[in-house]
Amino acid sequence: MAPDASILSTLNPPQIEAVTAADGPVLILAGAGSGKTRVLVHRIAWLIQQRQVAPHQILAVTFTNKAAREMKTRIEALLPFNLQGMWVGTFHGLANRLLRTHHQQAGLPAAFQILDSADQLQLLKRLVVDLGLDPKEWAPKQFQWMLNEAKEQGHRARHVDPEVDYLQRQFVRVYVAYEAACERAGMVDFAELLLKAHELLLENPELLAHYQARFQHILVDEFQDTNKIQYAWLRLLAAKHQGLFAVGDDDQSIYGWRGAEVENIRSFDRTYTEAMVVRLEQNYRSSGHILGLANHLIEHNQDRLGKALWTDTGDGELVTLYAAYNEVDEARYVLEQIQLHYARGVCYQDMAILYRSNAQSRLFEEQLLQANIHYRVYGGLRFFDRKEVKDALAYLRLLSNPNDDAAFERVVNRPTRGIGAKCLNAVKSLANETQKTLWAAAKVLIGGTVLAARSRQALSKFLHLIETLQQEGQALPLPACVEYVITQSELQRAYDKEPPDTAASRRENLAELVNAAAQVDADEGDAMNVFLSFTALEAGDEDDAPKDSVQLMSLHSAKGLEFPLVFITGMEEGLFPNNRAFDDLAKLEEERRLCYVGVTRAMATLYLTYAHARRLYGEVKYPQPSRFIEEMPSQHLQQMTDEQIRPAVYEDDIMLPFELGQRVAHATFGEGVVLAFDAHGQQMKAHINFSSVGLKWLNLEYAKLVALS
DNA sequence: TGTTAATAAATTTTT
DNA sequence: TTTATTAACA
Repeated sequence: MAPDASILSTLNPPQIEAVTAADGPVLILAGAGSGKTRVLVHRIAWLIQQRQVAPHQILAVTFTNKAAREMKTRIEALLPFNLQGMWVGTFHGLANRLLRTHHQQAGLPAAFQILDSADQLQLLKRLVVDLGLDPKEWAPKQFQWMLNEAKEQGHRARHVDPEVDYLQRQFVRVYVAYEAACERAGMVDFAELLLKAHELLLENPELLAHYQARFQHILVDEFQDTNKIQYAWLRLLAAKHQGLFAVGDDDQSIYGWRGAEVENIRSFDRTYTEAMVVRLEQNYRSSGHILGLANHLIEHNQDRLGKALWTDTGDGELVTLYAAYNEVDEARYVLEQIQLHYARGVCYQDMAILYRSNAQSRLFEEQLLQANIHYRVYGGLRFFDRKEVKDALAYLRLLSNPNDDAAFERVVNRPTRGIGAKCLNAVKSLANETQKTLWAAAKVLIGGTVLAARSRQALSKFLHLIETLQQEGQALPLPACVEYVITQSELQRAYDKEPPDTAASRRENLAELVNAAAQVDADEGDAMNVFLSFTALEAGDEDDAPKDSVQLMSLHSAKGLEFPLVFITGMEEGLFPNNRAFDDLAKLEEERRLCYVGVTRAMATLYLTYAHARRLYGEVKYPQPSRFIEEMPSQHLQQMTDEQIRPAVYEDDIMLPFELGQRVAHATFGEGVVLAFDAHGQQMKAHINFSSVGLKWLNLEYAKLVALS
């Protein structure tokens, strides 16, 4: 057997074309379930084995740590080589690596800390107040959003035009103050990692030349999700060899709202005119009906590169559509079907309930709980985001870098040690006045007389504690140091006031943190900094007892996963597509892609459900079925009309005076069509589209409507 | 300084 | 309706 046979023998013709493509720019349009990871992994194996490319000449980039890990393991399984020098990681992980290695050229301290979104928001809150802005009027959230968007676009504060409007002017002030604070404290947020890594290469030609020469092959996963700066970084690195191998699917671009530019993938063959484009359209996941439905749905998008999935495994089952009375009935129905399929031999873990917004999970959870069925809700708190874990990490960050303001503020009075708001405000305002970090300002204050003696004492004790821990911790191996810091900080004292079970769980999580520290590879540089980066960049998934449990998650989190049985719930106008997408075609198309992603998660069985009435924010809404349902061809669908007796709609059961879609006449507005109902207590309103005046909400108590045939 | 009452906000989240 | 955040209070 030829050596390449093992690498290529399991692939279909387009996959082989992709894997064996020439060195130049390549774009692989990989439809859902078409084996894109397989192509990436085999491409790398083929490069190494057939083209004699050295592992260290390869760079492979993903978005999630999970994807990076999976790629690494699969390559290792395929090749008996030592893959040491190969760079496989997330955009953020690789940027972090570059910045740690070349921190001097990047203008960063060796122990720079990574700010997560919560730290970032906290800092912005402080800065907004410091700048004399009322956080009520100038929401720090808003600035956070603007800040990250600007950075994703590659814009520094100096690139933002303050003259656009008043908000923009304030934003520039905040941005400038934020950048200064981060620089003083040696803190870098997620977007900053990418932006700085890009600038590092741009501003250091010899460094750039080095990496450009080194990385002959750059492979990118989920290319449709790259933002401007990520793509710029890739193009820059690939400028010499042009060995860009991008894999993605424009139809699965669902993160436009986070800065992802679908345009990157859409215009790839215009950016690189010599690029080779390969389409992977054979699907190995779903049955024919599911794929047919998905294909027709996505056809309704104007803006796409175009692709049609097919399978040779047959039609399979029809997709079931269920119209529920209300959201309770919807959950009840889903549970019923789950039990039915379980009885037929489908494991719970092979079933997924998908929804547009996380709040929808509650009803399903209640049903499953009642039925005593295990379930797992995705998208909860990351392990490293837990309060107690973040507290402990803040201490560690302070040891590594006392100037880390975010960490300082978090733990200066946790557990309480008599450093109240007044004392802390004094530190903050001095820091603000003198443009120093909180640590430096605190140092000054304990030597002066501004503070009351008691506060000065308390603050001084805290600074001493950190310094002592710093010195003594240095002598210890990392896990022992973490443990030492946890005990010496007396953090548990703060938790012991909480209910006993939470206190106990916090204790366990802190023990788990020590465990996590023990896993760190100490040989790559400073163990503490490696660990701290890790906790910022990795989710720290808790793979708790893998019980057989039903999977609950948002449609977004479902991307990349597959399940034999899938429920897509809440298929209603306003919910899915979300009402905020109504007036924007681009957003609406992204919603449709999200639906496409959901549909293509299903392997054998797919249910779509919607409710005629839904309680949302305490109000009962009467939404229309999602337009996406109408866009699905009926030959793939079966309507499920459950004739059993069902629970009453709601206690305050409301009779609808008209059918939806009923033509009605109004004395002044003329003729129109009833589109929706909305009830506020006893008052019922109807949304009517009049041919003369357009859309109107009318209160049925007063409006005299006459039904027309 | 910790608890309570009022008030506002409520897509989606790979890092 | 639920949830989080903030202001007022004992």
